[in-house]
Amino acid sequence: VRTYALSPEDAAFVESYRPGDWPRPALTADVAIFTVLDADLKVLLIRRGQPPFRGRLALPGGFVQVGVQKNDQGEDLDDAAQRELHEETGLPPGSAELRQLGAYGEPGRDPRTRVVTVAYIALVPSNLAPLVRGGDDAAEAGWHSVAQVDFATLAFDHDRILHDATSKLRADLAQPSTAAALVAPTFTIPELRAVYEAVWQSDHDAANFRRKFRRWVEDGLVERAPGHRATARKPAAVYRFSSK
Amino acid sequence: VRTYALSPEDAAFVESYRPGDWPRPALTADVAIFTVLDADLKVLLIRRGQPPFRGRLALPGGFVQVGVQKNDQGEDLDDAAQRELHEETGLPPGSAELRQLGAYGEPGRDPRTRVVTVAYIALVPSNLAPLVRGGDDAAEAGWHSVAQVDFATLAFDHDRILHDATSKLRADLAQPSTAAALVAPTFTIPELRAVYEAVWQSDHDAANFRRKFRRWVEDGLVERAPGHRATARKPAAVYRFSSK
DNA sequence: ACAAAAGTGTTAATTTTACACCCATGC
DNA sequence: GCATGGGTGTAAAATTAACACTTTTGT
Repeated sequence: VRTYALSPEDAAFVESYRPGDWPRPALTADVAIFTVLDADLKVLLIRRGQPPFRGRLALPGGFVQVGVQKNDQGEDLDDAAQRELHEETGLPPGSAELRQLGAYGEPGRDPRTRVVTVAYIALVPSNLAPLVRGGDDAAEAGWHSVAQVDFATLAFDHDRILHDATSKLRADLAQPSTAAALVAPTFTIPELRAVYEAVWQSDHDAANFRRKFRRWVEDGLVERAPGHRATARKPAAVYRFSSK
Repeated sequence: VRTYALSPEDAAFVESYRPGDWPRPALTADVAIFTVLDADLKVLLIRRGQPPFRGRLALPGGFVQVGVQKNDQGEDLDDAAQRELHEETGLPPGSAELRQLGAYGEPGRDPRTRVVTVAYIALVPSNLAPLVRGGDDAAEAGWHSVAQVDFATLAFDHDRILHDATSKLRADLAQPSTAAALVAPTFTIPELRAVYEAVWQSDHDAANFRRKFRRWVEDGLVERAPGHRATARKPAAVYRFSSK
């Protein structure tokens, strides 16, 4: 909660201020929760149990707790998104990275009343993806392959939000830190490459990817971790992102 | 205004829906209006005439017109920003490009009540910058060199918003379309380079910039315009961005 | 031994970066 | 003519891209 050193004039003004009764919008936080599972980019969608759009798939989201008093103005947007993420996945807070996507406030986007939604992107590390449960509320939540989602049938304007979210995710992946948020704490080079291929939906030359990765190691961005992976034919070396 | 083909169930539900009285936040649109003037990146700031933060500099902004009825939900966020831009600069609508920056809703960021601000970036072409008037409301508006703004004294959390806006502007400049929005309709290569140097606050090698520019011409992104510029010692060739 | 995936090497094409230098014009 | 800034040329370094090849393991 931000506080200011108010001038005496401002303090008096704020004290005497009474919220006017201009119409105000409802405020929600929706989250596009991504992960990479089975070398495929997935997004968590819920099936709506209540109208409007009952039965349709939608991004998880909910109302932001708002207070209008000076001293208790309610919950931060980021916290609301974090809460939504926790409620829908059961993952402990802090286990996924959240980034704001933007605000969606077009009139009519919710048929009931004016709603402004602040959309977020959440990145769930691959190793935690299988742990997500159905979600607290009755609505069933599950991973859906982004490539196979029928955008036209999503509730509200979630087609646009999901489209924007995947675009931003792809762009953000240019930063290694984005990939870091999607892989397990320790990973092999081929596993990391699979993240890129899943998000970009295109193959990456293994040798060239390796070269890029080598630079990250030289820059101290990533480092060897002990052990080898047991699964593959030839065991791959294990790495982890350095703790900055 | 977006409309949906609602199912009968949804239509009935929406009809019977009455807005609950959970607390709702106030909603504003603030705009970081940028231009390049005298080879320097400028931002339009107003001096607040009313508390809170009377006398402090702030980004122009105002309340978004909100309706809570089903059929009249009020004004789009983009339109509110456009309106604010027009009111503060006097420029005809459409003469500057608007891009959403993001939502700012931290509790306490406005000492009066909970306010969610959707921040925008506006790009004013260099040739129009000298035309902006003081602004409609009494508050005086004027161009300020971004490099010389004292962020610590800005009103509200506008220090953070302006910081984020300049960061995004710099990143967006990687796209030629961003530079296109900041230069006059016709321009010389050195003039365009000045835009980059102003935004990045660093010199660009003229020869290398020229080479990059040459590629844009080959890609049909930009084309020769008739005439030469009369000002400089040696008259520079004039170009314009192709109309896509 | 052999298939499959990890890992290495080589080379061309392209882009980036850093300079040296020529050229046209207003004064 | 000459200073100034527009415009051209060159070359090393770094990155990107494509592809052939070797190595190591479980079965």
